[in-house]
Amino acid sequence: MPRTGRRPGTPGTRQTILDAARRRFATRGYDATSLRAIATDAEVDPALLVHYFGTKEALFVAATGFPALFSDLAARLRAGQVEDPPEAIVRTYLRAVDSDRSRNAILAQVRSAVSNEKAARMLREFLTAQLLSAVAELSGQPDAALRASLVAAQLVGIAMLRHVVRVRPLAGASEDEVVALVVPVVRAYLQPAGGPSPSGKVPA
Amino acid sequence: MPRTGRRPGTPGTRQTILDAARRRFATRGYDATSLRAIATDAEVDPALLVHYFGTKEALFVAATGFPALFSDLAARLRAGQVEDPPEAIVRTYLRAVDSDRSRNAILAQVRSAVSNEKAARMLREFLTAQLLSAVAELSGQPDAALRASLVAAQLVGIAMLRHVVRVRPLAGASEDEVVALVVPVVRAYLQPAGGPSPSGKVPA
DNA sequence: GGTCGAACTCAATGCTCGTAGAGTTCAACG
DNA sequence: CGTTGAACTCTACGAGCATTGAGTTCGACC
Repeated sequence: MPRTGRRPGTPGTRQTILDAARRRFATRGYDATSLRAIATDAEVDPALLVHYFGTKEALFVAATGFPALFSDLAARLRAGQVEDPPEAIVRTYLRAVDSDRSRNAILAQVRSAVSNEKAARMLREFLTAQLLSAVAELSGQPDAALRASLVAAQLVGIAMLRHVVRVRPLAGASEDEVVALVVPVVRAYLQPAGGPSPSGKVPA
Repeated sequence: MPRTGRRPGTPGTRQTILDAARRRFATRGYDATSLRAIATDAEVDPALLVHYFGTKEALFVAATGFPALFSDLAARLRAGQVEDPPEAIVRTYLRAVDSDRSRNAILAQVRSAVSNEKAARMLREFLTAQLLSAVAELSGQPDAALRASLVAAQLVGIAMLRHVVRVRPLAGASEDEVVALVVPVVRAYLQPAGGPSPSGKVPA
């Protein structure tokens, strides 16, 4: 009966730890998540997490690094390769929040930003450097940056009410229902200067 | 040199404790705030908080109970006494978030909801019972409730990016700048059925 | 001016936490 | 088959936590 020392077989342990960490950080945030809880989920000794990652903070970064999804979108927006930016933004975001891995990473970031200054800085830097600047370029208006951050506010708010506070009926709405209502709003925010609704696509 | 026992003079201590608690809960959230930290701020022994409020949870409720502001607004909305609901909603909200006492109460609720299930329930119940139902009544549409929760998402998101993550330029924008951009969006969400923008007030 | 309860503090209990260090077991390569 | 290093666990440290209970000091009323 082996109790200590290296285990026989292939060691997928590192990945198991990352998955457990992402889940835990996603449901309770950085401060409220203990290494011990993650270790229990991964069926491993807490000291092993330290062995692999050094500190709790390093584990957080390793587990919740933002998925490539958004950087891709930002790059394509900048390159002008996106046909309908508002719809692409909303859909990419909602879809990310529906895939298991991305949802956990995003929720972990949002939850942690709220009670931990370092996590808040990570999220802020990601938002401003990666996303907002690309979105802002879409609008030629002088207040473009402010408009872009209001778009971000709408999306972050949706994540909050949908997955954290779980307010109905937003929590249970389908992707398409949300897209139908939110895309026109994003479109309005990002509309280039020069008059309302060039194609009459404002929400009824 | 008095070190223990009752202090001479008027005891404003209870209020001091509530203020300190509101500030602390607002900046770090429920879980990450310790009774000891609040006690230190209030220059008081931690046991005194227990003496007054019984438990940390009861202190949280006492310190962060939602300001009357919103219930008033909801009542007036229901009574049809508000001339321009979208503007009233946005302005009331932004103004609440700018007054010291309300901001701390709101931020404490939002921050805490994120890592504490009980706090999340408090916030959810407040939002749905007090606010969303009143807002939803404004729109005659079948998806009124979903539209109302998207309005709430926009506002909660603004609080998050403005005060928690502090994303620029939203964090530094004036009330009027934000109102100018957000009111039309709220108007679009709440517009009664029957065609886009009856008065051409969609954002440029 | 005595008493009584409210306002306070001290010290301690029993918990959980992040991290350190030393030790054990196995796989891979010579 | 021996060695080496990675993969793992045990035990323990020092700190911080919420809460308790017993004790001290004061204001207010008789």
